[in-house]
Amino acid sequence: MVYHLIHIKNAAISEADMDELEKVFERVAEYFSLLAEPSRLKIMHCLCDGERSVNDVVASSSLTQANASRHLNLLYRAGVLGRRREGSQVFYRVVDPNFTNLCRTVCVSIASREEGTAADREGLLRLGKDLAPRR
Amino acid sequence: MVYHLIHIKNAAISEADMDELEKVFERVAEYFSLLAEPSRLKIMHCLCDGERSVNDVVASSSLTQANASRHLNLLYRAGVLGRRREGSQVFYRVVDPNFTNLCRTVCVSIASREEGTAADREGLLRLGKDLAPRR
DNA sequence: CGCGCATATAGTCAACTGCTAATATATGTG
DNA sequence: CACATATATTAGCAGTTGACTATATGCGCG
Repeated sequence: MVYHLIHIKNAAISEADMDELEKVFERVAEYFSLLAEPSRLKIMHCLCDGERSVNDVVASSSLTQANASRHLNLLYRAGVLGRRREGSQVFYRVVDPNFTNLCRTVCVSIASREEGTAADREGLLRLGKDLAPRR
Repeated sequence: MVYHLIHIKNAAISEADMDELEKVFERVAEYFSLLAEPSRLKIMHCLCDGERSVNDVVASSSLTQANASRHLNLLYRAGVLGRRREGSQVFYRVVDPNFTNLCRTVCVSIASREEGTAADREGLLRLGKDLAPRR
């Protein structure tokens, strides 16, 4: 009766515990929200094999500079990305490996589902598990 | 240069491939969106150890009946939940185990982070990995 | 300092999403 | 059929979020 997503020790759930749970779910939802935007997924796609400058990201994604900057900052403040300034450039990198893994897991599962339905271009989209994010 | 979240086979990326990637990211974002709402996480919390009627969900979450119904339907149409009618009641269950796992993984990781910072009520929130969703 | 490039921020608008209240549909019962 | 219970749907509102344009800041260089 109390064994769900999150296992609660005590048999009886107090008010405080419910609040605690409520908070956890809010934080979890926020975490998933970060992944719930195509633009940010594109950014992860660019960053997950190594450090990139903002311009690199802009170049290899279809994002505006302003847009890329905003999303990069968002992910940075959320603790997903790290940041390094070098001269006039700023380099971002993934620092939360869970994030990349989550991302990859779902991307791959969706991609393979897609692959089945769409005109099958034999294995265009594949698992990229050979490359763990560099740090 | 082409090894990212999703590994693309060909060295050169065609227009079509970019579109394909774009679509995948959109679908992935949608998938994560499902998890990016506290209300839906509550529902998963109720459902992940077995089948429940709408009323059960309403009773054990703090959701309105209308609200619960809406979210349940959403998750059903998204293929995450299954549905069974029995008399006047409708029972929902999780049919996408990945979903629960994803959910649990992040919930637990966030909860344990929380646990560290908040007034530590020694292990109130724990990993619930002992119970795989029933089906 | 003044200029150019790289990045960040602000303001505005449009689209989306969730919540609520009210109502509709469905099923079971007498 | 009338009525009660269970679930679904609808319309409207409010809050949030993302994209865009323009502008600001930071840094290197002459």
